[in-house]
Amino acid sequence: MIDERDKKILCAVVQSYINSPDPVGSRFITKKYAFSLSPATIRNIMSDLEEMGFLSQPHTSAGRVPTDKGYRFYVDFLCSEEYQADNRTFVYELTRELESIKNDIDILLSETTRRLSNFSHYLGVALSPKAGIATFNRIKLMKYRGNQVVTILLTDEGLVKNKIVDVDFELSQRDLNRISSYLNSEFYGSTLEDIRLRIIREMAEEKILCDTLISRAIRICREALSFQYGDIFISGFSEVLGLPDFSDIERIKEISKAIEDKHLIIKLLDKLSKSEGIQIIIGSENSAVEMKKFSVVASTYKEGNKPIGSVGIIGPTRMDYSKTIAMVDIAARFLTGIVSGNR
Amino acid sequence: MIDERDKKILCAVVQSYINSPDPVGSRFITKKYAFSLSPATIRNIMSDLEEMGFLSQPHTSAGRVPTDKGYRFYVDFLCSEEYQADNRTFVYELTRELESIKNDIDILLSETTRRLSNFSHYLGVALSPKAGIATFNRIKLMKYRGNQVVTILLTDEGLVKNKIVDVDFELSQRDLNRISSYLNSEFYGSTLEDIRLRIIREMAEEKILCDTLISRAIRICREALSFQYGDIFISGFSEVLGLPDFSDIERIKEISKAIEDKHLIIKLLDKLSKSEGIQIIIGSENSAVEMKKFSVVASTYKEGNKPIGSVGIIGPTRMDYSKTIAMVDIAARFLTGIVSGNR
DNA sequence: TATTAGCACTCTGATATTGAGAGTGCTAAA
DNA sequence: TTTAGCACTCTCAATATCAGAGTGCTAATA
Repeated sequence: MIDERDKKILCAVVQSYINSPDPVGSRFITKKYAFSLSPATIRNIMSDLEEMGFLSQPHTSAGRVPTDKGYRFYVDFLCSEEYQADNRTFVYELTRELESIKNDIDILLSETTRRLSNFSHYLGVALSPKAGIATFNRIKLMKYRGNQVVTILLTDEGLVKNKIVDVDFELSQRDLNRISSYLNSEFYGSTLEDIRLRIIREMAEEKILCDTLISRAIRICREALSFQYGDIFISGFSEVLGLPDFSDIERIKEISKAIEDKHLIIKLLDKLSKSEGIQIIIGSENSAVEMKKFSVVASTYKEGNKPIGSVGIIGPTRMDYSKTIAMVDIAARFLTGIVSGNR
Repeated sequence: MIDERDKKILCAVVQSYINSPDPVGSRFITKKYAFSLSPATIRNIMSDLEEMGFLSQPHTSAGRVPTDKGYRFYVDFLCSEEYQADNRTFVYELTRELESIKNDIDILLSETTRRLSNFSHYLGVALSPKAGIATFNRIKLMKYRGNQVVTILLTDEGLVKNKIVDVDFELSQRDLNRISSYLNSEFYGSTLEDIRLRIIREMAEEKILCDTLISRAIRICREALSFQYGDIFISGFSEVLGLPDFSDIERIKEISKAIEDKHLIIKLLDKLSKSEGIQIIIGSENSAVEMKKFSVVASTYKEGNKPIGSVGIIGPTRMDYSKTIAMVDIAARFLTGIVSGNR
């Protein structure tokens, strides 16, 4: 088993590797940390830790490097401790500079991720509020250029979605008003996802659609709901290029491929958002192959008590977890505050 | 002066360098192109071309590489010729797959740039319609959660912009309707830029604002107009990573820095959109330092006869100009068709 | 029994050396 | 004006060398 002393040494190794990306040797540990042990002893312990899978050697006669399991141990250990990094400037920037854009969630998120990446030097990511669980507030239809209708959909959470819909039948603004008041009374208080499902169901049971007004209402509403459900914001690519972890071209291609496929990251964040609090995934713990060399720290922001979106940081497994966790936590709380304060 | 034969050899050099990124030597030219001249003669000519600034040598005893001036000559020559690459699949993809999203200009542009980058292996870029020159069609105001107002602004061009505005005074929906009908009659047919200027002017002359209704109308309208004016779409970063031109890390940092600063590219495209037709900027011809190692091929798409946005390709100076020009042209015509057909 | 000093061994990474290959410029001949 | 011939230059890849850092093992020590 791993005893107290081993733990401390493991953490020391992880920490100094995080600090600078050179494999750490036994002598270095004795010098940097006051364990009052000789290098030889440290070597023995490190050898044990390697056997247990926490450390590995890039080659014989190099120092040790943490494995993903090693990082995992370190992070779990961290979380059981009090940590406090100095994030005052970060908090300050978020609150001072972004408070004013609270009404535009997209800009808010993109600015937040930008600051996350600026301060962390990793990728900042955020998932916009999930439209599916948003609550229908009202829909407004406006006649527009020829046979087009502009639909405007409001939710209780502050989402405003508009869509231009082509209709193949003649409709007056009065018809549209009737249609929208039908939809408003019919759907008020439902979630968009429920509405979507209900529409699909009702369209299947074609008989109901005999009533032209209702039929048209449903068709327009379906279009109005057909926007992209989860939008993702990623920023900081040029930040990660500066990291020593991305000094060779293959790694760069890897991460750019991972970013490219936004769908992948949306899915990932979405999965993480199912759980409460800060979620951490380290390297190979990722289910997607593309992400197996990166770590993800993510949390959710809420409207009231309902988690509506995610925010996080993606970086190399050799990541300053302590700082990263703190920053993601701050960002999540900040967003929650803004979004919830908007009612 | 440069005679006909020199021209042909220059073009041959540029072409084979574009074809593969090795400095091209005299022997190679004699073999690949049927000039019925010996390598020695070619050498003399190439030496002349170097003196004239069209070619350069990476080092003594390497082949020649085109300078930016060389590319420029080649491109100008190209443009005077008939060229026709096979872009049928590209055209097909654009028309078949994107016709259906004609009502959502943002998605349309992002999908178009994606395809541009897929087919060209360079960066695809597009500038969304300039809101400034768009024509005010109508504004709609809706009361929303407490003291908020949702503004929806429509333009003749199919732009729909919404904004949540905090108001610090009590307003009924009836008040809002009055305000919007005031704004609608006041601004109908003006461009958004004119409206913006007028609002600034009127707010400066405070006396006019004695009338509370008008004063509030103006304030709300100002907010409604305060969205981001030019949005840019860039895609294909992982495409360029595959190019031999970006096989070293410094080049990658350069281009990622250039992309990072979207503002820069917006300005660039905006400037290019002042002229008619396909615009080509090669390397050092760029005014911005960050872009001096890249080439830009851009055109505008129009609504009717009015250019409203830009589309283009950014890549290394060693670019397949012929193909690129054709693709940008196709994309611009395609977008023009969609946008203009929407009325 | 746990720790440590000593030492041989291993692997990396920087530096220097070499030689083939490709291409040039120049000169003199056609 | 064009071309053959040739000496010269530069790159790039392969190879050798060597200091430095770190390990593992053994035997001595507390």
